[in-house]
Amino acid sequence: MSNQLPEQKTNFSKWYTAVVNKAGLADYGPVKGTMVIKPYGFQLWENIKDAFDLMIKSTGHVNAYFPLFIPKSFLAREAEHVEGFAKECAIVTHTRLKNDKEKGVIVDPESKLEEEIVVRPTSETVIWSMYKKWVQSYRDLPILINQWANVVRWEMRTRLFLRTSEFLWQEGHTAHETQEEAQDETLKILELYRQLSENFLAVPVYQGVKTDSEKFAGAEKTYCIEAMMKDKRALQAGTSHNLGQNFAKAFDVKFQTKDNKEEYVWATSWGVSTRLVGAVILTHGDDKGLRLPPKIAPVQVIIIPIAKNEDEIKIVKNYINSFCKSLKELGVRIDEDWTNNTPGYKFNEWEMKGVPIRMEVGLRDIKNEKIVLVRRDNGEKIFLSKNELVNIIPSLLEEIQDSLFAQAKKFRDDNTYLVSSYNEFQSIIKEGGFVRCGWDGTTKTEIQIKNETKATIRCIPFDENPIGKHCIISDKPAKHEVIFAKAY
RNA sequence: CGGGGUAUAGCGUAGUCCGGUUAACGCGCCUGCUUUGGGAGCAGGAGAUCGGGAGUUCAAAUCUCUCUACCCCGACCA
Repeated sequence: MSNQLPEQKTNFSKWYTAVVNKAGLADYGPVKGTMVIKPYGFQLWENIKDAFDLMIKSTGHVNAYFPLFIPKSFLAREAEHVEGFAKECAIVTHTRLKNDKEKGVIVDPESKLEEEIVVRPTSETVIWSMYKKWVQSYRDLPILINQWANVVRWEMRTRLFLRTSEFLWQEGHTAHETQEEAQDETLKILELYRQLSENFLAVPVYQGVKTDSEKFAGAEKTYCIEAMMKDKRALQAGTSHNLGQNFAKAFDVKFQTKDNKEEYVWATSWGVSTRLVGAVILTHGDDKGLRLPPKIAPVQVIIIPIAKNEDEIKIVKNYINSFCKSLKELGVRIDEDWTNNTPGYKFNEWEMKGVPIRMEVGLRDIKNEKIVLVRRDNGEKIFLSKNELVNIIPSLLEEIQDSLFAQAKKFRDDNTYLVSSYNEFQSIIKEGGFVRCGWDGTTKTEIQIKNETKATIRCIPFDENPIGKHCIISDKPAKHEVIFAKAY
């Protein structure tokens, strides 16, 4: 009983920390704010990564790798950009250690660098310094490069997967001939993010544009997908930026057009991070632990053998072997738990780990040529005969995938409110949830609402309908309909 | 960066006020036997320079000073 989780409803943040730990996803690293992603958590990330990698490759993108280290001066090239990251950079100032008789190992002051090096908080600057070399004519465009990498943003308050000082992500950096092309790319990627989130993570999202005060430093427009977590707070799950010509101008990247004119290149950048793992946990988890969508679950089916002695173990093993291989051939990720723990212990353990289907196999089932399955998404017990397995398991996995999405979507929709009075706005934000309402489009009201309620504009959704609406706080005619929420 | 707190075995704690045997307990871990359809039982065992340093004392986990690290709460953030 000592292994139980804190109750989700009353103690959400403790629940989160405990489930990450007990499910074996991650651990704290020795430097504050760093995270060790353990094998089970990393497999989950890899499955997400592989799914997205396939998507971008099938849309003509290629992977490359750019350096971790950036000359300090690069960041300063783009004024907004440097301002956005100035407060959270790790900086390399020296290159050597030496032994000191009194203090032990110290930084060798002799090794101080002429120009300090910044550990990348994002790679626009290094990448555009290279694009300058690579681009001369329109024939060199477009460049559709992505990289899978780690980045560092020094953070005060951190939480595993959601906010750590170092995290893993992909960052796409594209260069185009025209503004339209860059805009198309920005939106194309946003759509891929929606597909990744909804079809693989089973996390429903709103797509929209960030307001000026929430957009990426250095971007013309930032588009995003926003999801609702189980505590009714918003999580930004991915961003896609139209960078205009800002970085091309900062790094002087020009090309010759077909009619022999010189023009600056148009750019985009876009990223999703290991934060997506956090989104999965916070969207689907319950009081028993994780609930993983089958498409990204490291283990889709866990077999719990039930046997009292050596003889029974042999019989059960044979029985499992008689069907296990054919399931694996179908591509089902199936695993068996032969540890010496009791069945009850294993049930709880694998529920904690969020495995979509549990299979119980004991003498009782063997006698009847039956199998017992238990669904993690709703706890339903299913009895079926052995020869049905190959047909049922794949479709059951799909059903669980859909069910998790449907549950999450219902939860989000039930907690999204169309609101027209500020009083109502305040009470909903206090209770938690998304508020859709009119906004007059000024930064002033946006900030005022943030100060008074802690809610921020998550996005201006694509399906907004501002006509006839009034600003929730100034009562002026609404310029946009927006989604407000407290955010991670 | 401001306010508050904590530091004792892998984890969670007791002991500290009022100094005095071999530093205790739960979980976990190791060995063996018995178990196994919702977190098994018994027996044995390993594991701690009590955060670091200095001081007071016959004697320090306990008192004093100091350093360090971490946690919680307020301003920034994928």
